[in-house]
This record gives sequence, structure tokens and C-alpha cells, in this order.
Amino acid sequence: MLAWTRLLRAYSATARCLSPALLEEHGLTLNDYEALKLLADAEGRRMRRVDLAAALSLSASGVTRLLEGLEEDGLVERATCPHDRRVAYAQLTDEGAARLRAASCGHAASIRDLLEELLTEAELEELAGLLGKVAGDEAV
Amino acid sequence: MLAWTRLLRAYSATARCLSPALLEEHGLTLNDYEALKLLADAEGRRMRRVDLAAALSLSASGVTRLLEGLEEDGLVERATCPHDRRVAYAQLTDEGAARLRAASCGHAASIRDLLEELLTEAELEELAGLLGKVAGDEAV
DNA sequence: GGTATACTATTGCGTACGCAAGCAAATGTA
DNA sequence: TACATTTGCTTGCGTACGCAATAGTATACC
Repeated sequence: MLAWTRLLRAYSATARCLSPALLEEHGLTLNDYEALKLLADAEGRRMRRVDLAAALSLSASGVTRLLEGLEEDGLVERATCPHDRRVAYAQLTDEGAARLRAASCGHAASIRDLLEELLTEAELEELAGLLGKVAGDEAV
Repeated sequence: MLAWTRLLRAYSATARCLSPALLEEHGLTLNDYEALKLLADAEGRRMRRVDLAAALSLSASGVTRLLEGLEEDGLVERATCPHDRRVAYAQLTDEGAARLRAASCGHAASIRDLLEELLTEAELEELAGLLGKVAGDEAV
């Protein structure tokens, strides 16, 4: 049988390695960081909460609570949609963008360093491709 | 930057897909299952709790609570080590072995089915190899 | 032997998350 | 227009987990 659960083990080991630095230096959890990054790359630096949930593989309630923290810190604010009053956008603030910029440089480097100890550049590409296939299609 | 977090997204999506079946049909969580499997493959069908924790990428307290449930269900029992009274072995019971056998067939098939929808056989092998590298070295 | 250090395991506490229930707004159907 | 269904979001509750503190045991060094 394929050791599929190695996926989890590998991830959680890596996450526990990366997470403390991100939290201590910038006050962000890994999911905080990912959420800010998604918002920064989104059109108008905003996303519907439901889309953010899907992108983060979180449930709707998970996103509500994640954004709760980010809103308290002033990194994200709530915005309404003029055409659909059900939706509440998560809107990246300037402060949020700044915090993301501050964190991203070191964080991206940490990930690379960690993985490059274990895999060659070619293997990294290969892994990213395969994971993309699984993660991408899985979401659908 | 490598989308390292895809690893988590891919896993958690898959886990949420596999987990309910395992739970409803056999009363096991994914970690329950993995723990039983590790014990079944171990010498004497027993492991020190600390080794089990490492193998599952769990903390010591996580294993304590995981085994708590399995012990209540009679799938695992506690055994002492004659040479070191600190250690408490987790010992697979016959009932635990039976439960694992019952679950493993369907569970392994589920994983294969799910992944084979998304990847070719060759890609599966490649992925397993890469994950092995990351997961294996990561633990050290 | 006696003390310092390291190891194994458990418990209390806090956090992150999913699920189910609920509400409000939009959409489809009569 | 009236009602049912769907969609977006939040809240209450339960679960799984890590960390820090603790206790008991083993090992190392004097």
C-alpha cells in the first residue's frame, strides 16, 4: 500500500519546524500567512469568505474564526458586496499587506532551505507538480 | 515559491474523504488505524509509547490520549517492560489485530482508488518515493 | 553510594478545527 | 406574488492535538 499518510507526517513535521519562527517573528500562524497571501494575490486584495475557505481547505466556520483573529489585528477588514448582501468580503488592509511582505521573505526562504536539504531542485519541481495534481483535482 | 502547503491541502482533503468510511464501518479514526498497523508490524506486536509517537508524528501526550481510546475499546493493552519501569508498551490485542484486518482491506483499497483517479501508476511510485525522502529524513 | 542529568509517561490548559443548527439573502418555481 | 430551495455566513459544541508542568525511573559522573 502506498504510504499516503507519509504526506501528513512530512507536512506536520515541517510545519512544526516553520511555524514557531513565523509566529514569534511576525505573529502569524501558517494559516494566517496563507490567507494573507491569497488575499494579496486576489483581485482587489479581497475574497469572498467561502472562496477563501475552499482555497485554504478549511470549513466555513474555520474561516470565520481565522478571519476573526486577523480582523482583530487589523490585517484584514470586512467589506460588503453591493450585489449580494449575503457575502462578506475579506479585504486585506495596508497593514496586512505590510505584515505579509515582512514575513514572506524569511518564510519562503525557510521553506526552501528546509526542503533543499532533502531534495534536489529537480525533485522539488517533480513533487510540486504531483502535489498540484492531487491538491488541484481533489478540491473539485 | 514552492507551494509546500499544498501538501496539507491535499492530505486533509483526502483524509476527510477517507475518514468517515473508516469511522462508520470500523469505528476507527485514521490515526487509530495507523497506530494499529504500526503495532501489528512491530516485533511482538508491541511498541514503546514514545516510539509510537515518533512513528505517528504525534507528541507524547497525543499518543497517551490516542491509546486511551484504543485501550477502552480493548484493541490495545498496556504492558510493562521488565528492564525499564519507565516504559509502558502499547500491546496489540487479538481483538485489535482482528479489527485491523477487517478495516485494512477496504481502507487500502479506498486510498488506491482515490489516488488512481488522479495519478498514473508511475506518478504514484514517484510520489511515494519523494514523500519517503521528505518524511524519512524529516523525522531525524 | 550520592547527586545531577536524561528519559518516559501523564495531566491541565489552550488552540484550531469540523459538524450541525440556525439565520438572512438570493434564486427558482408555481 | 408566494413559497421552496440554495447559498453565504456565524455560533454552539465536541474532538484532536501541542506545550508546559509534573512525577517516576534510569544513567552518568563524582
